[in-house]
Amino acid sequence: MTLAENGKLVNKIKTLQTIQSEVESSNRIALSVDCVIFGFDENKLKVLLIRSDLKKYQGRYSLLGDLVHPNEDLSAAAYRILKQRTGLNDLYLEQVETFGSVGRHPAGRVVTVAYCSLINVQHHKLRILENDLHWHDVKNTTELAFDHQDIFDACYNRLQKRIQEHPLGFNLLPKKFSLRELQNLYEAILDIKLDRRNFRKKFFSMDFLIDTGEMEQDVPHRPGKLYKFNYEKYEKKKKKWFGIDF
Amino acid sequence: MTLAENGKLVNKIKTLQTIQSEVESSNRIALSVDCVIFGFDENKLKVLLIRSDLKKYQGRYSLLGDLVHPNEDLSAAAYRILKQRTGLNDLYLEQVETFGSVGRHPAGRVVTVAYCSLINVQHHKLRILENDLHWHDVKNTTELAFDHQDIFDACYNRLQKRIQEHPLGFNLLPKKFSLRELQNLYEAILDIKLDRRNFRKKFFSMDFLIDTGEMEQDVPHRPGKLYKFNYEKYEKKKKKWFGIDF
DNA sequence: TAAAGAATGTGTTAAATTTACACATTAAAT
DNA sequence: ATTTAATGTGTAAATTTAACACATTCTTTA
Repeated sequence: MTLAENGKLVNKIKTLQTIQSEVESSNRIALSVDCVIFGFDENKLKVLLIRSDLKKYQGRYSLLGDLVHPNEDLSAAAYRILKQRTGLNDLYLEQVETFGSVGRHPAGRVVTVAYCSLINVQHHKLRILENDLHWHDVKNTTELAFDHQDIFDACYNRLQKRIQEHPLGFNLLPKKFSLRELQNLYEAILDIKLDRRNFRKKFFSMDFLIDTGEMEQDVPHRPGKLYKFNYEKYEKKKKKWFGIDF
Repeated sequence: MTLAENGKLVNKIKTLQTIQSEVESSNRIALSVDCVIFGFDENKLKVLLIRSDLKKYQGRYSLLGDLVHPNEDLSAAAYRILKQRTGLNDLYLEQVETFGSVGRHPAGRVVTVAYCSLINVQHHKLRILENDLHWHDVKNTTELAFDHQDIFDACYNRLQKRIQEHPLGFNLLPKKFSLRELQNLYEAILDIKLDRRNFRKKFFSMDFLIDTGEMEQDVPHRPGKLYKFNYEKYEKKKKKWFGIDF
C-alpha cells in the first residue's frame, strides 16, 4: 500500500466517522404504532395486553406495538400488528393520537401513533394466539408500562365518544346478536345503565338492524330475537351525515 | 504505518461502511409536523399558507411545517413553528391526525403530524411576518402541495366538529367582540346561516360571555354591545363535561 | 305437569330541547 | 327630519329525549 493510498483511506475514515457520529448521537427519531384492541366478553369490555419484556417495567403490561417499517404505510403497520397478534383481517381500526414526548420510552426517542381497534372475542381463530396475551377488564385499571396508560385512556375516551355517534358496537359482537347483548355492550363501554325500551326504540329508528328470524339458543331464559347489522345501509347514511370525516 | 495498523484501518472501514449503507438505504423515517393555522378576517375563514419551495410543486401552496428535532417534544415542535411563523405564543393548538403513507412526500419517507391552530388575525405582532405567507380563503380551494389538501381537510373537519361542542371561536376573535361578529364567525366556519335570536339565546345560556359595558366603535350602523369570553368559567365547566378528553 | 321465575317485547305521557318567526329600538347616513 | 340598517328581545310549535308498567314466552323447579 502506498502512502497516497493510505491517505485516501484516512480521508474515507473521516467521512464515515461523521456519518457514524450522526447515527450514534441518535440524531433520529424512531416511529412505532401501538394498538389498543378492545373486546367484549362476559358482559365486560376488555383490552388486549401483553406482559412487558423490559426489565424496568417487569410485571407490567403494555399495549401491542411495533416499529413502523421504512417502506410501510402507517396504517399498514397497525394492520400488520393486528394480524400478527389476533390472526384477524379486516378489523375496525381507527387512528387516535400520536404520542411524542422526548422521554416517553426508555429505549430512546420513539414517537408512537396510537390506533384503536375493535374485535369479536368469540371469533374462533383467536384462541390459539392467546399464549402471552391477556384480556384485561377495562375497569380493573392495571398500571401499564411506559405512557401506555395515557394511550389507553385516549383510545377509551375516543371509543366512548364515537360509539354515541356511530354504531360501531357491531364490531365487538358476533354476526348475530340479541338486542340485550347490544345493550349490555353499550352499558359496558359507557359505564352507565340505559333504559331498555328507549334503547330499543333508538336502534330500531336508526334502521340498521336486520331481523334474522332466528332466536337465541341455550339461554337460561326466554330467548330473544337475533339481529344482524345492515352494513350497506349504514355506509350509505354515513356519507350523507358527515361528508368526509369518518 | 505498519501493515498491522493498515489492517486495523481496513477493518474499521468495513464497520463504518455497514453503518453508512444503513443510513444511505434510508432505513429511517423522518418525522415532521404541519400546522393548519386558521384565521378570521373580513367575515371569512382563512388559512395561512406558504408558497412551496420544491420545484415539483412550484406555484402551489403548502402548510407550515418542519422536521421535529431529536430532543423536542412533538407539541413543542408545533408551538415552535407557530412562534416562528406568527410571532405569537400561547395559541390554541390541537393535534389532529398523523399522515404516514410511504409516498406522501417527494423528498423521501416523511411521516407528519398535523396540528390545527386558531389565531387572531388582528393581532398587531402578525403583520410584520406576512412576507412570504398568505392568508387564503378556505372556500377558494387552491390546490395544495403534497398531500396537504388531505391534511387541511382533516383539520377543517375537526374544527367544524369541535366548534359545535366547544366554544373555541374566541381564539379567532379580538378580546372584545360583538355577538354579530361571533355569529359571522360560526357561519363562516360551518358554512351555514344561523338564526340570530336562537344563536344569541344559546350563547347566553352557556353563560361564557361577560358584558364589557362597552359598545362597538366606528361601525356604519347601530353599535352592538361588546363582550369578552369568560375563560375561568369555561375551564371549570369543561372538566365537568368530559373528564379527560379535550 | 303445574307453578314460579326471569327476561322479552311493546306504547304513552311528560319534560326538555330545538326551531321558526316579527316588531320596536337605536344610531348613522342622507 | 327622514330614511336606512342592524341591534335587541319573547313566544309558540315541533321535535327529541326521558320516564315509566304490564302482558308474554320460555326455562326451571317443585
